Parts: sequence; structure tokens; C-alpha cells
Amino acid sequence: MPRDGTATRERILDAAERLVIENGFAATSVDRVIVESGTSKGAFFHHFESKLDLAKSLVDRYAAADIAHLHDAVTRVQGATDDPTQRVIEFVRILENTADDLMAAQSSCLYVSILTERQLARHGTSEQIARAVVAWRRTLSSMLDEALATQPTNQQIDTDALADHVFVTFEGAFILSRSMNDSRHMRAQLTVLRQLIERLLLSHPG
Amino acid sequence: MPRDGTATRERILDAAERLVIENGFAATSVDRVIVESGTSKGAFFHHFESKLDLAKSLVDRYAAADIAHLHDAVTRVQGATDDPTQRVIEFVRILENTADDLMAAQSSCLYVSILTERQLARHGTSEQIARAVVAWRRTLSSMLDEALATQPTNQQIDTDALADHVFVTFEGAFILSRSMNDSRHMRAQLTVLRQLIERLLLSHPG
DNA sequence: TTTGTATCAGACTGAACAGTCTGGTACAAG
DNA sequence: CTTGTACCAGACTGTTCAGTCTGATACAAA
Repeated sequence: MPRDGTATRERILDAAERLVIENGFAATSVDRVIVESGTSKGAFFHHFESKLDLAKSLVDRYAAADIAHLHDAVTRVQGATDDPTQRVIEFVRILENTADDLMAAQSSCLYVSILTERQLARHGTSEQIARAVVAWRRTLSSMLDEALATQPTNQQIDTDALADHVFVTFEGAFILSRSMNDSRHMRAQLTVLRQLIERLLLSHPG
Repeated sequence: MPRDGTATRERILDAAERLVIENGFAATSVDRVIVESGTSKGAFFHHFESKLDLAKSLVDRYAAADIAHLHDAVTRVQGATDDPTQRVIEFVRILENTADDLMAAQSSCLYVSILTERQLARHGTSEQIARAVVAWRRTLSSMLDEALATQPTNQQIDTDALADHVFVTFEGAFILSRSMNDSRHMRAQLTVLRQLIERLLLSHPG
């Protein structure tokens, strides 16, 4: 058995994630990643066969954390109440309350950085992201179906699209925060989203 | 008077906009812009003093079109009805109906491409985008205030944040479309947004 | 102890890049 | 017709980039 290089690999990924979130993928050079992680060209290209391979590993790691976060929230909600409507609302409320952490960690935006580089999309990274999105959609849309089934509604709602709207709000709020250079927009947008969904589920059409 | 070079300048901007939307700013080289626009290094650096200057001109041109689009929609809505609530709903419906055009023109995403490059944000481009966002917010939030004033509501709504949610939905839906490689998400998200806002304005709390 | 291999360090290379510079052309003013 | 200037073409330059290569070191098995 050789010595274990996973620590070095993680240090490279940490530095790369930070730099990609900060500056975008194309603007992040391998040399810079090496300096920031305190490693070397040899170490980098030992662990990653190319810069594109680094991007894939980055998305892998992030999507895994993302889905874990989703499952965690679902578990907490399932233990909280049996009312399908309250489950959805509580779920969105949990997301709302973690918005500050997410924004502080700048974690909601690696997708944006990666997706704006089409070079990467052609290399399979967008498929990885799509899988994470679908996981969110499946989980949330079934919760929404249950909730909407409990109340008479004269309005046709595409629960898949409504579920996607949570993802959309995260990513769009990140863009807004960058536009306005104010991270508080992340929480404000998730609050609005919760209020809109509450109105949808708790009110009757006038 | 010299000969008029604005046509060349526009051709450069057209090519650059297309390439930046497609590949991101950092991944778009000046050489490529020159080839795609059928011009030359001399022409490029005659009209733009640097690549960053190109980005600023790009955002200028786009933000102007964006605000014009906003005012056009507002004018159409004001002629349509006197009911503040119907005005808001009709406004969002107009946006919904132009979603396909916007997506076909890929025009909703230059902001995303520019904002993910922090190099540009430090150069004043994000301030230009912020001005466009604020124009949208001011216009829409006052419409929302009027609409909410006509109905008793027990829920505190931050109309600024709700107005921003339109921008957020545009940008987030663009990201979603890229993730799933399916442009139909743009319209679907605007439909959901309209339905959520209709529910907010037309229903009474249960 | 020897040998093999995973792990790294850092000099090096060819390509691509943003930006410069020289020269040339069209056109308007005088 | 001359002169000035806006406009543009394309060769050129110094730098930065992703990726290669040579070697060194640590450690495990034999």
C-alpha cells in the first residue's frame, strides 16, 4: 500500500471550488489553484487528468452534498407533521432558515459558474447537475401533489414546474445577490417563495 | 467628417454578445470575436480600448434594451385596465408570453455570463446591471403596492422582494434551462410565477 | 535490504491570449 | 489637389495558460 494522497486531493478541490465560485471556471487557472492549495503541478495532474476532469470532480462533490442536504430536510419534515400541506410549508421554511448559511458558504452558485461555460456542458458536467435537479424535483413535486390533493383547487398547477421553482429561486437569488452586491437577497427571496407557496396551499380562490 | 464606423462596431458587439452568451466572457477571445464578426484587430481596438471595455458596452446595450422592454410592457398594461390587480397579472402574463422569444434570443442570460466573472464586477459592469434591476423593482413594486392595497391581507409582503422575484425567476429559469438542456423551462417557470402571483392577489387567506 | 509503486515537486513546452504598432485607405475640409 | 483624420487590416510581442516530463521521496511488500 502506498501513502494516502486523498488529503492533497481534497485541498486542491477546496481551493478550486473557492476560486471557481469567486471568478468562474475559465478565469481560474491551474497555476492559481496550485498556489492557493499549496501543492504543485505534479500533484494536480496526478489526481486530475485535466482541468475538465477537475470540474467534473467538483460538481460530483457538490451535487452529493446538495442531495444530502435535500434528504436531511425531508427527514426533518416527515418527523414534524402528518399534514401534507404543513410538510411542504415546513420544508420551504427550513430552506429559508438555511439561506444565510448557504449564502455565507457561497455554495448555491457553483452550478451557475459551471453552467455558463458551455465547454464544460459538452463534457458531461451538466448531466451531473441535471441529476441533482431531478432528485429535488421528484422529492418536492410528490410532496406538492399530496398537499394539493387535500384541497379543492380550480387552478391547474404543474407541480414539477413548481418544484423546479425552488431550484430556480436559489440560483436566481444568487444572481440577484451578485447584481446588487448584497447577500441578504438570498433570504428575502426564499421568504417570498415561502409566502407565495403558503398562499397557494392555504387559501381558496376568490 | 470621417466615414461612419458604427456598423462595424455593432457587428463586433453582435458577435461578442452571441459568443459571451454561448461560452462565457473569459472563454470568449478577442480573436474569436474578430473572426465571427468578420473584422480585424485594428477595428476591434479602434472601437474598444480593451476587452473589459467591450463587456461594459455589451451590458450598456443590453440593459438599455431591457429597460425599453419593461417600459413597453408597462405601457401596454396601463392601457388595458384600471384595476391595479389586473394590471399586475396582465403584466406578468405579457412576460410569460414573451418568454419563448426571450429564450430563443438567449437574451435573458448575458447578466449571468457577466456576473460570474468577478473581474468584470470590479470594473463597474455589475453597477450597470444593478441599475437595470432597480428600474424593474421600482416599476413593479409600486404596481404591487397598489394591487395589495385594494384587498385586505393579513400577510406582510415585501413588495420590493416580490418585484425582484420576477428578475430572479428569469435568471434562475435560464440556469434551469441550461441544466436540463431544455428551453421550455423558461415559459414553464414564468407560468408558475404568474399562477403564484394570481393566487396571492386574487384569493383570501384560509 | 531491495524493489515496486503511489505520491509528489518543479522545470519545461507549444499554443493561445490581450494588446501594440505600422501602414494603408476612404473621405471631408480647405 | 492637398492635407488631415477617422477607420481599419494584419503582422508582431510579451505573457499566461494547460499539460508534459524528469526525477525524487515515502512507504509497503518480499
